[in-house]
Amino acid sequence: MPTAALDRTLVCDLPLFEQMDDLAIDHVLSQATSQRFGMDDVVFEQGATADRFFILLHGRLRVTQVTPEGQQVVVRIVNPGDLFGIAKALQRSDYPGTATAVMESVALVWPTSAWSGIVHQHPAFAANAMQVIGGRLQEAQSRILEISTEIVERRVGHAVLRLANQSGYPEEGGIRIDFPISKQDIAEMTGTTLHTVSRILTAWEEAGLVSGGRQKLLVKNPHRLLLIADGLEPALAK
Amino acid sequence: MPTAALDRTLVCDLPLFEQMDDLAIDHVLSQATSQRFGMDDVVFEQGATADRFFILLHGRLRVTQVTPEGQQVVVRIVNPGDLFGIAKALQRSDYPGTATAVMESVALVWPTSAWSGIVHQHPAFAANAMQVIGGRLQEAQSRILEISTEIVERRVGHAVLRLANQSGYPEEGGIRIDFPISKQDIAEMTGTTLHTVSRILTAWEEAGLVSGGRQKLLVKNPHRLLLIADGLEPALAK
DNA sequence: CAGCGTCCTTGTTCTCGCGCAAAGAACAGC
DNA sequence: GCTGTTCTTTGCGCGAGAACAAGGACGCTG
Repeated sequence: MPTAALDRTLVCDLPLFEQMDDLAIDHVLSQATSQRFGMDDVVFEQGATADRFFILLHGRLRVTQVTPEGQQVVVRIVNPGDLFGIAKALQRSDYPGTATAVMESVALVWPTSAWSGIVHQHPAFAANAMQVIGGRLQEAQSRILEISTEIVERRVGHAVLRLANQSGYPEEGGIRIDFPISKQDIAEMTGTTLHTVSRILTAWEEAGLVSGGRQKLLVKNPHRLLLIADGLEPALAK
Repeated sequence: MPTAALDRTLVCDLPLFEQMDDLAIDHVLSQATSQRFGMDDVVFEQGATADRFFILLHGRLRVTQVTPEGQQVVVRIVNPGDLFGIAKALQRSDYPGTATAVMESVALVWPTSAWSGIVHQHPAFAANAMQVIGGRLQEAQSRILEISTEIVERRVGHAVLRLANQSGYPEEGGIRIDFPISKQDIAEMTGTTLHTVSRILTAWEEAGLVSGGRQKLLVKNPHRLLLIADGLEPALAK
């Protein structure tokens, strides 16, 4: 159910549309529709033909991958303003992961077939998209560095801080991760198990660093958490 | 020592220059010089200002990152035809890693300042570069998947197979990794230790899957190695 | 408010692979 | 050929964290 017309003001502040004139933005937008996703709705599924790409306007998504053996990992969290589902730019015809809404969300949708045209007709967009993908590569590489060199507690620290930075909003007493996230999710982001994450967060909670609840997380002391994540302060767990 | 003039035939077959007309290629090339690097020469260093970017014409490079604690990991191997040192596309002003020649190498060199101009003036180049970076993101993400879900032996298997695919050439009896690579390097590619890699390769050697030597590696049975890497056949080590 | 499903905690056991140590090969230079 | 350096092999003990196991708490539904 496409909206009648998409307004340029929806997107013109996004880094993705920087340096583009109104006419160009309108042209790109004219090929899009918008779509709503409810909690737990699947936006696209791993292995399915990548026939659409998206920009998230509102809400949050979790992108996961499963191994042939059924092990799951969380690839990333999609925040408002993020481009996602761009299999075309990754040289693939299918989606490498599954995207699920973790809260009510709204996204702009393009057919994948529009990608090439947009990239070739709007060099500024291509340059911006490259920046975005580059930033993602950056992040993927620092995750590799973390997973291969750091002990679990520090990895969890980095993951929590990243969540706070990208998806947190300030609240009295700390930074609230403003969407439902389970310990299982955090485990899948850090390559460990639910059990270990639970133990670590319990230890942190006792030290007053964070405060949790069922699918809730409040970072109370990001500074000390950063020290732990960077190995400048000894681990607390067990 | 720049060569007098760079010939278009050096690069016109690279995927990076696909769909570009001769004039455009000449224009891009006119801003480049070429440079030779001897074994163990450092092309650029982690943290240094990213004032140049490169395309490797001949040879191999190893790109590494070190953590603040001095732990090292191998980010990737650069093969002929690869673009590297493009910090600009990753939204950085410094190099995130160190590139070292592992054999005699030759690269084309551009000043980083030329990047923006090239990307904006040649949409086809921008699109190709995006593909390249996308492919790299792809690879980074599958490494994350591997590191977080697979046991060491399988990770080493994947790493060796990737080397064979990207940097191997057929020889009687198997696929030769055609540059000097140490067990330490493999350990740093898979997030493990030199010792563990040595044990695993010894076990494989006894089973006739590979055949090694000082900084040498020959993959004799890629099929069975793939089965092990994919967990379809039980691990051999110890 | 009873009942059920999901998510979370906490204890115990077990194991992979890292840390440490030391000796053995291959190569480079003199 | 000798010697030093770098790369590699191999043995042993230990510890982080996974696997297994059993409850407990929260929130939704009827």
